[in-house]
Amino acid sequence: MGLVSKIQQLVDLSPEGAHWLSGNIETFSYKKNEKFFQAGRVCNYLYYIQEGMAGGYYMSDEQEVCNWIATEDDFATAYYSFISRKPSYESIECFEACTIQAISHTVLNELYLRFPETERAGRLILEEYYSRLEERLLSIQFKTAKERYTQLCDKRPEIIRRAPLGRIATYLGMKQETLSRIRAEK
Amino acid sequence: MGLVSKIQQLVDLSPEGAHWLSGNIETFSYKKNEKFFQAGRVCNYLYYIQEGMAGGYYMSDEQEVCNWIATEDDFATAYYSFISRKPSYESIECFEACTIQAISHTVLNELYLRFPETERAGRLILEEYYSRLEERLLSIQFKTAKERYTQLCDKRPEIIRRAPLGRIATYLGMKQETLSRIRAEK
DNA sequence: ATTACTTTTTGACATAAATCAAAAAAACAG
DNA sequence: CTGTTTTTTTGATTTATGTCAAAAAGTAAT
Repeated sequence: MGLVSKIQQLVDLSPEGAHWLSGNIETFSYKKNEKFFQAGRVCNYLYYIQEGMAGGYYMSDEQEVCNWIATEDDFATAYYSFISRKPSYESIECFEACTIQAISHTVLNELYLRFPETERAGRLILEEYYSRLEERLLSIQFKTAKERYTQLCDKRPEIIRRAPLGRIATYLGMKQETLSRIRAEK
Repeated sequence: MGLVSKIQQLVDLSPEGAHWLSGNIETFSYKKNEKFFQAGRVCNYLYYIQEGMAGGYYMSDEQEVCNWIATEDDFATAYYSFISRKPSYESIECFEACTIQAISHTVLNELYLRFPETERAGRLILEEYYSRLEERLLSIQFKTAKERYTQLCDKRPEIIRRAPLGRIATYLGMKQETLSRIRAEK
């Protein structure tokens, strides 16, 4: 699986377009715990995880809060910064060694110009992020900590298996101690 | 102030474009407590409040939760449904008698075709919604109920003055009783 | 294998806000 | 204006989760 196929899932992309895009993809490798994007900058790449797991986090009251976790075949970008061209408040860190494919903002715009049928991609990705953010808000507002953990176990067990518990806790909107207690009950 | 000026604040709109748009705006009047959009449908209009106050709300665990409040010169749309073309989970209700201007999804798309320089409008509005949603999540997650109320008083005093307290409470992510107690302290 | 450091778990206690119930005030209808 | 309904406030109690502290387990470095 790769970034080209991922984009093909979103929009029609001709063989010619796929070929053009392939030639413009950059590939990076990162070690566990490496941060490949730092808050405060504008995010210039649409990152995609080919191998590994990564998470986005921001600082709040001097603690790191994980706000998304991505694994193979997911986008892994400070997306709002990417599209708005504003400095990002979030950083991205690898929870495991990662192989990342990326296309730059410039390349993506050129893709849109050369192959206009792809222009919806940006909007569709933003919709996905919006939808996820909304779900997160509802979850944190109306579900108990235990319900949130259970839901994550059901929907994304690979996160429970592979991500650090401290990250999972803040991702779920709870403290580490609370997560520990919930896990002790199962 | 009107919908045309509002859009002009977002994107360049030529006099010709402004004129074309003006001719395609629909105007509606609603009474206090009237719901001009119901959850379950796809939202086909970009609504704009010329006069009055309205809020969007959704049902959660059999209670109505207000998730945005708009007043004069604000958009007042189930926006995610508007752009994604998916049925909306939220309804829109007038807290006061309202005068609403609206353009349909079809008209907006035609605007983009006729005046391509306006095409960013949809994305910019979505970014604004995204940004607000994110702020809301951070606020509910990390601020106390009192802090949230105080911030609303500072930033949008017209809401405190004009919206029903029950709506303000759920908008701020707290129960009515809690809001009452906070207010009693000031 | 040992030591140092980090992460997770556990125990005790505190607290912000919810829940339940009802009183008081405000709004609405005739 | 009166009676009814709705909204807001108030009082008492409960609860989910945070906070503080330390023990236990896991990881990394040598």
